[in-house]
Amino acid sequence: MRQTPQREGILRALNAADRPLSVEEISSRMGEDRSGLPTIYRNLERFIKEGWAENILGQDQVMRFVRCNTNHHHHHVQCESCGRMVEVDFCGVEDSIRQLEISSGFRITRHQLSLFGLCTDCQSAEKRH
Amino acid sequence: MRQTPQREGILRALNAADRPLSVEEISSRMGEDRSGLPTIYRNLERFIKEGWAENILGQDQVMRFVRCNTNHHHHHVQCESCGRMVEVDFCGVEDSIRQLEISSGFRITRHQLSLFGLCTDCQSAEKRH
DNA sequence: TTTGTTGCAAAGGGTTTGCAGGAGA
DNA sequence: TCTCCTGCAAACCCTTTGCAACAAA
Repeated sequence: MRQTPQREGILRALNAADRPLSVEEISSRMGEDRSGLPTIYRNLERFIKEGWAENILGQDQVMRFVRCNTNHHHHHVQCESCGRMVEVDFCGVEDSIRQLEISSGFRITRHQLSLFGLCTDCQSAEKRH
Repeated sequence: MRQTPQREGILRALNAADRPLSVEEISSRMGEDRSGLPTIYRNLERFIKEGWAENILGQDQVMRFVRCNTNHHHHHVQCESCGRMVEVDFCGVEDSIRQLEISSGFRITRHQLSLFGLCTDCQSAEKRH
């Protein structure tokens, strides 16, 4: 894959972010290397294929993107107040999946867990009021 | 809420379905009571507010809708082959959430688990080939 | 020089809105 | 009759596509 200022800009934006970014947000954080939206979409598609990023479809139907830290199975917790998102390295679902396979008859091959709550900062901000 | 043929048609379509339906699909299953897409969107919004239906945003960015069977916390398993979706009445995530709250510092308030696999029918269909 | 990338504009496709006409109750 | 609801058309908005110009290597 060729190295271009646009690609560097996209990765820089994702690396600096602590939460999923929409394509618009990525564009506005690319500074000098800002590019058109189609370019960002096309490159993110490649990055996802390479395992460098993942996409998250929000309830507002907008696709957002995060840099991948690990390439093994993981989940995410997101703060509902500030939007910050953290990767969770362990998966506590596996045991209950066995149980579910027996009771439902389904053979489970894949799952996705999204966790939401309040990060430490927002919890203490909440207490102060 | 007023009773109209369109509303009955939408609920009938959802009741008869064993998988999430897009608005197009609902429309084509409403028979005599078929209505325009905006009407379906507007009514589904009401139904969701009333707790009669839930919406599921697929990876294809299309919103789909299912009739609610229970109004307490639950998850879904969907067959990746035939699309059939079943409600799962138990949640095995709660224990690992406690563990996660300690390790991450987040206070988890909400979570969403999506399970995918093969239903019994599709498993046996697979074996025959 | 070759071939992969970008930019621009336009198309696409699902969802939402505005408003006038219609039908529950 | 009085509202609420529906239909239609158009607007919206995010995302994708086509194609010519451009720039990595």
